[in-house]
Amino acid sequence: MLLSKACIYGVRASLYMSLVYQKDRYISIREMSEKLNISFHFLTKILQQITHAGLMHSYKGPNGGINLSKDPNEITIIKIVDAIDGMAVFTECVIGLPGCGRNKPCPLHEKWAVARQELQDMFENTTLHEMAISSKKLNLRLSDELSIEELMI
Amino acid sequence: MLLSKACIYGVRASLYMSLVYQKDRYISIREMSEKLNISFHFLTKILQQITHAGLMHSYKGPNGGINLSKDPNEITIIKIVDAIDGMAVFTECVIGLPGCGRNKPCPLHEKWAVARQELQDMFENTTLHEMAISSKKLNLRLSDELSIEELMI
DNA sequence: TATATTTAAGACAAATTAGTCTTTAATAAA
DNA sequence: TTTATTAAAGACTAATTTGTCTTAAATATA
Repeated sequence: MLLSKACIYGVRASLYMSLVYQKDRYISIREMSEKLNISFHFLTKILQQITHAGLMHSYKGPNGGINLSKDPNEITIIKIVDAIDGMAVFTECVIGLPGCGRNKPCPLHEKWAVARQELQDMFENTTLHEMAISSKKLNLRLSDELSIEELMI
Repeated sequence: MLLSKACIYGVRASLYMSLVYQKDRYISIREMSEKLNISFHFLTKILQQITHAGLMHSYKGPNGGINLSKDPNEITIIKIVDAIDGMAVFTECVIGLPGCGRNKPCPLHEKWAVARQELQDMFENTTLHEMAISSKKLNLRLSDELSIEELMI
């Protein structure tokens, strides 16, 4: 698995947030957890990591919740990944050798360095806005059960 | 982490095996575990998975050990990965949605499908033989401490 | 045949990750 | 000011992965 479960849930939640994004509208974590079929408490903790990274902010009390702290076109998927799993997957040796790099490479380093850079580029060049647009256009899926259309009701 | 620790150790061990490969020579797991700095018992279990997959075979008793069951140029890294972690990483949805694919894709599917295919190609097109050759030529590293040259003594 | 050497197998323990539950704090609205 | 609603925080449990230990089985050699 490339991304941890926590990270996967974080990305799903971020995509959801971008779908329903309005500048001053807070989304209830409970509601989101139910729509995305993610445990409420687990999702809460994950979103805390994301808010601590400055990507979202939260508001307590009635009608409180979570909102993106910037416009979805300013947030790339890699920021979410970084907030939860960190950047290790894009920098580490594929066979886990400490210090593997141009200086003292492992046998797979040269090929892996290319592949992981492409992975990084992919996450870096994908904005939440872009994903929301194509999701709506193509009615893509964000949860096992609901289509995006159903999700946004 | 793309590959599990067990898988990482399995790949390191396979690369080691290809370095010292001779058709009828068994390599002691104990010796390999010491050279690669991997727990002997853990490595033993990992190698069992690899032998069960038919990629290596083992021999008990004095001068026993492990050997590749085919020539290193007939074994690709992906076979080792498959034997331990399975092929899920090359087939699964990056955000873990069951059934994600061309039919009912998640927002990241299109980009991810390309990236994961490139990953798969990389592992598929890399043979143990090829890695052994370049490792010897460039004195690459297979363990945190020892260079390939030191490893092969 | 007895002994030493080696892998196989499986029980067990430790560490990490995933997930749950309870209590606290902030805020809106009655 | 009281109550209801919401996120924050942290303790706790469960599951999975990683790693260790012990015993059994196979084999070579004396």
